[in-house]
Amino acid sequence: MSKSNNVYKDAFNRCLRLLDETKSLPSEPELGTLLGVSRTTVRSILSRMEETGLIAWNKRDKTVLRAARPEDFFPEEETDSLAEIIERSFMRRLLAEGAEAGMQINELELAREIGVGTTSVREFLIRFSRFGLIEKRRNSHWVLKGFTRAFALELTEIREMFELRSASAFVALPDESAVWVDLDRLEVEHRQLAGEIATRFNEFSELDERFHRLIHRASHNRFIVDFYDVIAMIFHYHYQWNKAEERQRNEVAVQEHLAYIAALKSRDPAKVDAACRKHLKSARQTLLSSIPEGRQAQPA
Amino acid sequence: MSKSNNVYKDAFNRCLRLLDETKSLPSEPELGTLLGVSRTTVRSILSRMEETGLIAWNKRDKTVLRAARPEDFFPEEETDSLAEIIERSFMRRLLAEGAEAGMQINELELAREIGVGTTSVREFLIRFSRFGLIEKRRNSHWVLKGFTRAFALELTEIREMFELRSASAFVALPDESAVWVDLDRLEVEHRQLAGEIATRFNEFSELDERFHRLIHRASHNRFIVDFYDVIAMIFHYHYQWNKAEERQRNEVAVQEHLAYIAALKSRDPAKVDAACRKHLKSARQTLLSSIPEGRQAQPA
DNA sequence: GTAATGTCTTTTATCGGGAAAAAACATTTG
DNA sequence: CAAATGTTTTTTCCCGATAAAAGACATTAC
Repeated sequence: MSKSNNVYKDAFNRCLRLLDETKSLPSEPELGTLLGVSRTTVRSILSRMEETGLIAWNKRDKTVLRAARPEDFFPEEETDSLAEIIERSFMRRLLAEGAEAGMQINELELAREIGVGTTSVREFLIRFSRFGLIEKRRNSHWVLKGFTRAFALELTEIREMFELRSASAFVALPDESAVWVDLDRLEVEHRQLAGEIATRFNEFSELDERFHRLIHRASHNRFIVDFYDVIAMIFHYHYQWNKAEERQRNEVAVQEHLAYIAALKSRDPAKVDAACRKHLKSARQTLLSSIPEGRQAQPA
Repeated sequence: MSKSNNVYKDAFNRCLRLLDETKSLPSEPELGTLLGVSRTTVRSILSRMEETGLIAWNKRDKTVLRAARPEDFFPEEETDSLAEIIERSFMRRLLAEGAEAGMQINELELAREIGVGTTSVREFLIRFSRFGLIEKRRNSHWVLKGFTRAFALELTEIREMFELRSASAFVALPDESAVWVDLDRLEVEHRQLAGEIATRFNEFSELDERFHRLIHRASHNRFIVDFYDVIAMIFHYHYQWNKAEERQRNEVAVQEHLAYIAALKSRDPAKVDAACRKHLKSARQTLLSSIPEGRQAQPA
């Protein structure tokens, strides 16, 4: 069992959803582009769809025979990549009680616990190390630095530097730039969400990320753009385990975003700076207030 | 052949140099700390030293019998870690002619060329990716983004933000802080180097790195401190293949450092800001001027 | 003749295994 | 009895192998 076929399964499921919309499927290369996989995988999908009677497949002709039924889909948990599985398990451990700073991380133990090979765990830890939460001792174990107050402060310090710079680069973009269209669309989505905040507050995270990534991209600096991965990861996992006050928090944030968007559209650097600072300040407060007091770095 | 014993060989060589200084070696744990290896490795070293007649070893007694001879040392090339070997080979390719942006990177080909397993190459590429020079296509190859003018500009932009911030944090440190002692020591070393710049100009790189790392550490921010790894890597390799004007370049930089150090010691934020900006500006110029014109990003 | 399909080759993702190195445990010695 | 040495266990590092997935080449169809 050397490699799971999650790419195939996930693409198969996504392809099933396409069946509802059309009477026949497009060409193999076209399907590949649509699903983001190679023709090899497309052909595996088509083979199975033919076998299970979903389509009739003869060369260029791929006629849809019936609609997809729930049992046609592969189970959701089989469509996750190994990297995602490891990341989730690891983050659960990290944010769970008892994950104190200074603690050792054991590759073999992690691998056994998750039920995967050591190579995958090693690769995950190397990738994860850029988030600044773990550190490698050469020829030896990894050390957990911990999700501490210090970490949150260091993270937000950089975030604020980068976002202020990106925001001022944003207003300097020419009128023809596509960002203004993107910004308008985001503004509409924000207004819609604001109107139904009582029921849809949990959709804010995704909108938040798209909004901030748009601004960061204006920096045209790969280090700034890449740094948002750190922020996104922290927010994603941290808030999964910290639902307190979520609704109210997001309600405030949506309004701050709208003010921020208005400032950007005004093209007035001073207004942008003020709106950006205000939002970042409350974002920092939210993050800091959610860090448990006991979760402090241990002396070495 | 699953793992080379370079840790042992390197520690053995370093331990040989200790023999000249003493009549007998310290305890095993002490030696371990000194050499930065485990007792297991220390005991392997002692065993070989006993076998080759370098020492008489009986429990706590480790008497030096003779001085180390050149043939006692393991060859230098056997003491490098696999990661170092891969990094060197990769950087040679990267900075060599013909490494255009957009080019694909093939793990298997790299592994075969260097003569190592694919796992090690993969791990190296993952670690290396944080430098922003390569990017992964999921389930597929890596793409070389290239050492372009854009890269240099993005890198220096961040560097300047981080260093200015670190420098202003530096002057705010209390008199009792150990950094002032470190700074004094670095100033002395700079003066010595300035006096003998004609012959020792190639020693500047190492001093440069220590100086800037000291400043960056004052930020007390792991992301800023870690970012210096990117800068150090670029400078290290780039200047290995770009010796033009090296002497004059370093002579200027030493003087700028001395002015910068004086500004830091004055504790005057305005002076520090000016000296820092001046040095960073010329550092940027140096880097930019050494990028070949033809080395531009290809349109996707 | 371009763009699809059919077939074959190469590369990536992942595992298990084994030597090197670290770490833990047991025993001895000053 | 604390700190060393002796012994055993565990973990890290790295390779080779293999299925999944991508990619390249050959052939066919419009």
